[in-house]
Amino acid sequence: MDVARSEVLEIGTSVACRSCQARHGVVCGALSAGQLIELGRHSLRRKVDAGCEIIAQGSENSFYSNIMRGVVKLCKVMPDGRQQIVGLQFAPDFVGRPFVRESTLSAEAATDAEICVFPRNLLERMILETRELQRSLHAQALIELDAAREWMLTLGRRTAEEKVASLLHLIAAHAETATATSTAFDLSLSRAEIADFLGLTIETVSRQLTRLRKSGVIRIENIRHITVPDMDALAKKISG
Amino acid sequence: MDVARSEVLEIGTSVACRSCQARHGVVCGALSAGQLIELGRHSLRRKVDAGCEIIAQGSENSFYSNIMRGVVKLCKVMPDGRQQIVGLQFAPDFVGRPFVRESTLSAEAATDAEICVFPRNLLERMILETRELQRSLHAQALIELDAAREWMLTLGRRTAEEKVASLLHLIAAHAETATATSTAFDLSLSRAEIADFLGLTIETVSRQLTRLRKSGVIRIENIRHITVPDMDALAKKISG
DNA sequence: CGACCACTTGATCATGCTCAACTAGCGTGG
DNA sequence: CCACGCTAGTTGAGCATGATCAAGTGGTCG
Repeated sequence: MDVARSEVLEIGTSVACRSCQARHGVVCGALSAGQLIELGRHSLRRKVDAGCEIIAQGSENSFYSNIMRGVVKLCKVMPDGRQQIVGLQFAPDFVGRPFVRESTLSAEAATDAEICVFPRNLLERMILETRELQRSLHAQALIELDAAREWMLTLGRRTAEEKVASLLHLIAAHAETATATSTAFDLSLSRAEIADFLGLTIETVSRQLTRLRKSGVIRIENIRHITVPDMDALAKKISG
Repeated sequence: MDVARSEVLEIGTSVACRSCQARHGVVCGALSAGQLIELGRHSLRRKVDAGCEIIAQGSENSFYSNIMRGVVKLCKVMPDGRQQIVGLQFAPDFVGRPFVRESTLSAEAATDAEICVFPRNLLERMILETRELQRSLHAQALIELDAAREWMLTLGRRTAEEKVASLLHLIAAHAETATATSTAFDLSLSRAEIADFLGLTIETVSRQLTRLRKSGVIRIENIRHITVPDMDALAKKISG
């Protein structure tokens, strides 16, 4: 396999910020014009290949980032190699854990992605200076907490079929290509990643996907592209 | 079964606050002397029996509370009755979800407990006024997020024995009665609650507890009291 | 003493795991 | 252009962990 690369696209500028899709996101939407210029001056736009590790578990946090494009997975691994994905983040989410020295999880690009990288010290200073930024990050933390707890219910109490349906529902909810009822989307995760997110094996994931296909709830256009003709039918598979 | 009751002990006063064990906790530790007096004036000390529901899933949040004594469990239930405990909170933790209308989970006293209840509007006003309180609640949210993600790893990837050992380790970590190596504690949860926390059945929980007992890792003094002679031996059971 | 409840233990079952073979897609090189 | 190998995914057979169903135990309270 190619080694996943990351490449600097440009030094950020306030000009770039103005047309940025994260301009009104969690971090940048909470900043004043002046702060935005300052942050932009010290930001880097990076392109990261799928599989590239953005933050390593146990490493020191020296930067934070906004996701500009693509999907980032948050992973925990055990000493013996067992792995659990504990969160998915989509553009324009913020990635990082302010004011904490060491990361307890790794962040890895699930798809090819672009991120906007902020230096640690600058962002932490701005959080201390800016009530609105603090409030905004607090709000994102609470949303992630709710999502984590919702997923705990999935991990602890749902069957394999319900788990797979839950994941498809989650990803479909972030897809743009939706008509009134039907939704089509790229599965941004491999079977192995889906398994690690759901606490299953790849074989079980594969079997449940074909089960959902045979029951007509999904169409597997190709290995990475799914169509859900009727979202309600999918939702029904989640809880019984 | 007796209906779980809750009973008002006293109207809070600044006098009570001064000797309160949550005085330096997440909420009260972030307030000025004046704010503390104001909050104390509008707070109620409530005694809640084990099993008493403090916040109902789907209900409107009209108050927040500090746990003064006892253990509170955060639960999610599915329409068909399947249930998952998504968090345990110990004194002097804060319970509630500021600025959110509807609770997505229920909070229930796992043991007899005492809580200090704040009116919603007052606390939300203080959060908006007080940077330090915002910061403090943000910090607790991040700690709970880490805990939730750690538990996702347990739910998704650990075996039944590892799950039970993880829970014992978690509760032991909050116990006071610890010598250099050995730890004794009250199990604040019933077997059914343990099962709901670990995504298992009560039978499996019971079997794994006797397994840990037979292997000498724990002593079951009585149904609700456990001794761990060697915490390291318990920790070894968690990851293999 | 008896009823009840929480828990334990046992026997059997089934969901999802393991191991293994097979298939499809895709890039590489002859 | 096709053969080849490699990777990712699918499918099948058998197995094991944990669930289910059922009986038994022990402590508590009236």
